[in-house]
Amino acid sequence: MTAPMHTVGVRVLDLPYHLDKTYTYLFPTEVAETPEKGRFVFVPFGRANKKHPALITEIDPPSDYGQLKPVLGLMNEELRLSPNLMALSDFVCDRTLCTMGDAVRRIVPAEAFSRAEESYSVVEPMPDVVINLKACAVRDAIRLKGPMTRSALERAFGEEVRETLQALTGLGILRAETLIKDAGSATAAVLYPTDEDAVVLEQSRTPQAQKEIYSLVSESDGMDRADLLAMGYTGAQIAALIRKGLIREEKNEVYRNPYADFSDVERKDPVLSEEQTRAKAILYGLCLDGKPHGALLFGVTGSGKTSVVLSLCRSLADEGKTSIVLVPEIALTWQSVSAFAAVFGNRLAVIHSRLAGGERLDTFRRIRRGEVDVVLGTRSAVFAPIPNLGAIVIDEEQEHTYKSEQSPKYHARDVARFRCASENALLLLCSATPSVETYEKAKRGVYTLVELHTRYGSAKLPRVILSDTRQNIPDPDKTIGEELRREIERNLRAGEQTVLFLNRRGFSSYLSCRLCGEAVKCPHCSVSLTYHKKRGRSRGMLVCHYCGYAREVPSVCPSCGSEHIAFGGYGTQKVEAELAELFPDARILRMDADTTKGRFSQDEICERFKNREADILIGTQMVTKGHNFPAVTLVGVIAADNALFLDDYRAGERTFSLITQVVGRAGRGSIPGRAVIQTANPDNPTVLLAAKQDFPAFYENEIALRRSLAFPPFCDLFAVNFSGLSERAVTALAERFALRFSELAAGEYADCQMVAYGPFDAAVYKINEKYRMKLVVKCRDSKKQRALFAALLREFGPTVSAELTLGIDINPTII
DNA sequence: CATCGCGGTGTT
DNA sequence: ACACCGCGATGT
Repeated sequence: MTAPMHTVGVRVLDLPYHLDKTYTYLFPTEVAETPEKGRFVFVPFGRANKKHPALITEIDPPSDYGQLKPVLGLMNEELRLSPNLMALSDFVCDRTLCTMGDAVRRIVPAEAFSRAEESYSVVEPMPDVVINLKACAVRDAIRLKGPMTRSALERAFGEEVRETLQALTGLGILRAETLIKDAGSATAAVLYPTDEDAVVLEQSRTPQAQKEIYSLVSESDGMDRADLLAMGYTGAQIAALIRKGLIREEKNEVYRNPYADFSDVERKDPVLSEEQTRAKAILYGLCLDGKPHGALLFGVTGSGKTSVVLSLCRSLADEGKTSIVLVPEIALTWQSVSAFAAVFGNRLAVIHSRLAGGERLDTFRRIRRGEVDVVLGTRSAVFAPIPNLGAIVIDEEQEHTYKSEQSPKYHARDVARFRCASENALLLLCSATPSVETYEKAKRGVYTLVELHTRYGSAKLPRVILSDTRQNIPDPDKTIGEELRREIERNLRAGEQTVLFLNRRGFSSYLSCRLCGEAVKCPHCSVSLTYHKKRGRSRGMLVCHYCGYAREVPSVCPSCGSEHIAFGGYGTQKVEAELAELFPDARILRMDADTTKGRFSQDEICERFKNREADILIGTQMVTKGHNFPAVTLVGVIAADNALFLDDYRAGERTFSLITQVVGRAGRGSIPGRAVIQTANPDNPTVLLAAKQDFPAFYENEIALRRSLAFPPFCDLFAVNFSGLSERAVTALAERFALRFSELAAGEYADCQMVAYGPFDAAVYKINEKYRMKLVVKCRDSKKQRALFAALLREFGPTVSAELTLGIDINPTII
């Protein structure tokens, strides 16, 4: 008696949201004896039976579906998701309203998935049917060469061969099989000595080169073939030795790792101060009791939070536990990586979006194989499939870059909290200016609050000067006021370094007409173009910061033809130019997105500034993160209120954090620092409290405001985004959606408390020819609340397309 | 009377 | 998303 064939419940990846559910497939014994949850397979889907990757989520599920299709094949065992990671993908799907495919692809990089391809062979005996000339040619080619893959056939016969193949398969002349190709790995040829006696080499006829190669190989424990070639030896010489049986060649897998150089840096364990030791002891204690915990490491800038984190991860690693450390993208520099490499050597993995495909794949493998103790990376690293998780650390936890803007629209903090809860690990949030949500939890005792008060080397916080730009900068064309100018001058005379911060790049932020008042706009977006000066070119370009469009600077107003057009607003380039004029002898460096396009150019600029190749560093947010410049005694904030009046409830929080971080850059060495904050609102409480570095007072203000206006953490915001090429279609979709929403909100979901705003035009109405509208719903995030939006997404799913899209973002960074 | 173009439908 | 079906309009 044969056992009945198994069936499996799978989630098919790459399906649109409204189709993303569990499907049942047969699991033929040719594929494997027994199916396992968490394994990836290929399944045929849809009328065309297109091969999709899928994840097994159930074994032998109940199904009354009539004609089940069979699973085509299994992917590599190495990709299998552990129960923890399965739960993680479920969590992400549920919380962010994304598809299983979107969630799974955060955990498994695209490069790691196997590829499936059809392989065709001829059926013997051949059925007696008439076929055309082309079909004959295809069949004969396969009969001659044996089984051929679809891509090989397409190369030989062109892409149209697909129809012929389908016809031939239908007629029973060809048989199609699914071939699964696993992701490859890089190999290096390594040479080893054999046991063979090397006396033959003693013969004087043996070429000198072979003798040298043999001694090099036999003295090393494995010599890279590439190294020998680099030394000038030839492949023929190596081949000769292999032929003589004196050395043998092995292909060894090598990891593609751009950070491999760091594993050689001098190893040193972090040395902690008394206060840091105490903090670490508390945090380490939270890791040891086998229960999940959350903690906030709240320490002023320069109090050495990183040392505490390094030491904590070191101790965990000694216990066989692993850690994930998240940092904001701009803080992931050569400096910060080398600090971790000094402690963890090659047991460190680094993950960020600029890794090449092969590097990402090999990093994934190292992590899965248990070869790393610490993963350091940007927000996506929170999904690292690392075993034995002991802690997830989020540095600068208030940073908005921890919220993903693409599907799945997750917040790394929420994902980390879930992982820590289900894997009994410590969630450690670090900041000098925590988010209001986090500090509220710490005050309520949900998170253990651990504080660091002392600055490194007991440096004092800088003296802060608030400079009123309304009095100090009468000329609207200038950016540096009297007080800031005086302080910079003083610093130059004393030979000390200055850092200036402005959160806007380019030269002028717009070009506008004095007559008709119009600013020159991007033809594809509803924003003004920013003027960028080009090196070496007298006239610069107008650039769109949203879509990248660039054009020459017009000499007359494009809308009315008047010649009276002038630049307005300013960015880092203009400050740089003004500095050069004010201080002709000063050496100035600029660091912003325009000067750091290369892979390591940010590190280069930092290094040069650190080596005192410049007196002044002007830049955007990049200058505020993580770098330690001991010789900087003055920092200047060109315009503190730039972000203050944005249409966003988090504007205050961002401004406070930014000012605090910039101010913290000054006076890390022995000389006390100064900070000049230029603002048009010197009486604004946020600016005042930031100048005093009084976070608790700022928090009290802010939480009161949030409570009275019912903003997070007292509610959640669901933003529904509509976008499309046709303005009318977008409006119609938004209105139809809003109507259905209010019907459901008043009916089936009447017990959910909600307030809806909109639909209204997005702040930037058009980006890249796409019109954008929003519907914002203020409510409390709950299972039922999400079910309402999930139902709407499924209902509207079939109406969207490439030209008209719809998406939901829960607690977006910008409303 | 064949063929192009579309709206509607269903995916195990 | 994507391919399929069936329908009507067009052209021979």
